[in-house]
Amino acid sequence: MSRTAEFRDFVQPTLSGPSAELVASLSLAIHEHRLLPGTKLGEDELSDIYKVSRTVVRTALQALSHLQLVELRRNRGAFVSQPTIREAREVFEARALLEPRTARSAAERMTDSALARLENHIEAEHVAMDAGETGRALRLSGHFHIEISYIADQTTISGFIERLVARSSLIIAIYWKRQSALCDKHAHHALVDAFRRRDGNDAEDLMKSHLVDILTALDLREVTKPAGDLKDILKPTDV
Amino acid sequence: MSRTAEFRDFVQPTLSGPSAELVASLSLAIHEHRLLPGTKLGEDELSDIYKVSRTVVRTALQALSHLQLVELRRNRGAFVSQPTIREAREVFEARALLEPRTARSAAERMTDSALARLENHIEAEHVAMDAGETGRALRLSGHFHIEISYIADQTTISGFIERLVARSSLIIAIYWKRQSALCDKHAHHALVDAFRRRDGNDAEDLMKSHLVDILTALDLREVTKPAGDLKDILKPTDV
DNA sequence: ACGCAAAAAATTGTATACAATCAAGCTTGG
DNA sequence: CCAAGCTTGATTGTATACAATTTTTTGCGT
Repeated sequence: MSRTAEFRDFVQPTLSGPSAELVASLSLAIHEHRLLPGTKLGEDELSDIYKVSRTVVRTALQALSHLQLVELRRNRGAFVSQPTIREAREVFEARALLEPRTARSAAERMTDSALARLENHIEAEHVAMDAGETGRALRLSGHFHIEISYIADQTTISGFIERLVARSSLIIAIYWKRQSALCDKHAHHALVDAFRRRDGNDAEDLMKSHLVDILTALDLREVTKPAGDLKDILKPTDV
Repeated sequence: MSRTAEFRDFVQPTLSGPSAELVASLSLAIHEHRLLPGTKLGEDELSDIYKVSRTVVRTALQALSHLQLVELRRNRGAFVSQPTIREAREVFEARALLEPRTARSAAERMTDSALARLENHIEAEHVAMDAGETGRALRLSGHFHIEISYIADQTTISGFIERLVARSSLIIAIYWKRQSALCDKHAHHALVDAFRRRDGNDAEDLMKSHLVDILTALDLREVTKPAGDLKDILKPTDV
């Protein structure tokens, strides 16, 4: 199974055909932080790389823009989205609203096979991490949350969480503090433990604090913009 | 201001240009129940009606499919979405998760001007209702919820609520019980009252029960499908 | 050298032509 | 008469050509 195919698991695939492949491939690259926020996605460029016409490239870029992974600027082109600090906070507020309750639902509906899937998922995270594939590890880490929402069996909410996790990946790419440990692996383990015990209360609480932990690991302080003119700041006297 | 322009108020317009007009026009028609679930939206047809090329029609239809107002079937065409009973339940579960808390936020952040806007909005609902424009009234009624989310000032969540309200409109088109009174106008008034008092607790509770009321006014009973073969059911003996 | 303006190049937006696919009706054999 | 298969028409999917816009380059004047 190709890694692109591996990734093509949206709640409801809006597209099919060649453009869907493109969406999957670009999504994967963005989630793994190979494509960074702000990167321009030129139509001819993608057209050359993937050997498809601009028509399907445009279809794919529009799909990505609806997922908010890509921003389209009219007559300017497509760019990997750069969520602002405000948007970052909003994304995690939304996640705080949706995911804890979803985790509770998942715990209540947990089956043995679903539990096994989650455990395999965590194992895959570790493997990727140990192999130094941080991009892949990061993507799997986000996907863990999506898997949980699948178990809760609320397609609509899963769709929202998918979007939020996707944007979170962009947010992490921009605002992650380098000093903070790259994801506590305990958190996901603790969640799986709660799931194993079918303990909805615990799952809800754990998810809640897990999200807070992620948010805390972000540096969302407003940057004081270089006010005024650079000439005033970089005076000749400094030389 | 044209009614089309009036409607073009998404949280974040993904498109601009001619296709955005189309999206707005079709969305409006769907929200006002002039276009009903299941209706086929042929590309040439729309192309003729709006005097634009199929390219922009396709762009618009793709946008609508991402909003889940339209379903694209490969090589078959675009159809106004027909949410299943299950999807209907999910939509209202999601709304129950998001909107009460959002109403609370709105109450806490309420300003005089925002309050005035909501009051005008309700007034417009009444005018439309009295004029017998039930489609328009229905759309305004849904938009009331969106306006509240704007006041809560959480763009991301507003985007979700927009989607949920849009799908709710489809759900109402399919599953509304004819016998139930067309929307209790009290509910929105009561909410505005709570907002006027800046009473977050009341707003949250009122929204919660308002959503339950709407759900209750739907007929979501499973239809027992005509099991087996028609030949067994329509025997010659019946003739 | 620097700044502004005009021209050229590159890029995106739209229209259209052609290919692929599907639906319906017709033909043919049983 | 009915069913299966083919043929035809209509519709969607894709590629490409052209138009509009933006960005870069170039050149001139100060």
